[in-house]
Amino acid sequence: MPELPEVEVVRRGLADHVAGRTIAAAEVRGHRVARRHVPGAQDLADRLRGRTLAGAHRRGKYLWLALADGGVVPDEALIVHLGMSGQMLVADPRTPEPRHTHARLTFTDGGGELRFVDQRTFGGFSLAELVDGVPTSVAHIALDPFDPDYDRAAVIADVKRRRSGIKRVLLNQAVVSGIGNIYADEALWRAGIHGERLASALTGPAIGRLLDHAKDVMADALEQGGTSFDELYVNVNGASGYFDRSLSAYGQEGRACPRCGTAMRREQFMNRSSTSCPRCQVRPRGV
DNA sequence: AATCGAGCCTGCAGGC
DNA sequence: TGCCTGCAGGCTCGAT
Repeated sequence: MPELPEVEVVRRGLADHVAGRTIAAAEVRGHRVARRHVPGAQDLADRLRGRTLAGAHRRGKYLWLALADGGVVPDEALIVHLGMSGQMLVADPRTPEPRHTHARLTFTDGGGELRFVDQRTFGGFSLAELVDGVPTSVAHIALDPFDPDYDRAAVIADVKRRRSGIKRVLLNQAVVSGIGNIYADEALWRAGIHGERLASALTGPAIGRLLDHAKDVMADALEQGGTSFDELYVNVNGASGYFDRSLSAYGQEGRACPRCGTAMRREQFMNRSSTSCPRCQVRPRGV
């Protein structure tokens, strides 16, 4: 699901509603949700109990809650990945639990509990040590374009050495993080580049413009609370964003290109759909 | 070393 | 009304 803007919406909700609170009890159900935590779900739950959530952080699509004991500087984090369908919901403990609730955290203040709901279970929880404020298991993820230390020139250089289609490179979270299928299609449309163009064959300035479009479209989406076509993509209160109304390419097969009026086409590419304008985004020859 | 594709899940829409 | 296929905001892993 959720790409950077949607994950950021969730992060802000967590910062507002759970930061500073202390976990009274944690319940982590089933193996899959904790599959990245080798000692298992029960061990993960046990390690969360009594800890204070010091803050909510994000890099790309990875979210983490820093864990502290009293006033000590946090040295560990609960990492949350939403996968394709994960939700973090703050809810009144008396309200009925949604289907596919895989984890629950209750707090010592007795207020709203935190629920992890995930229909497809591609998401999950794990624990990791914090080093310089970043969990060790997130360290291999590239900085996203909103990170103060994001190095645009370095990312351009990295993209340029990749001998693979530019869309695949945009989706590679080790090159630049946060971009998923929606915002890749939108950025490519804005830049007028077909996703199967070889990354290494693009000029540096063209790559720079494409990355800037990716950042801009994600910023636009964030202003509107993210993109949601259904109730799978919601903030911690269950509310949807409405950037879906502003999409130019993603999911727009058959509609007129907003720039030139040509009917948008859909192609299968890397096992997923890509929608683009046949006129503004010319498919490379020989691919 | 990189790059590619299949596989992991559940639910929904559309075609027959 | 089924039943079947295809598809969905992501990532990981094994084979080349």
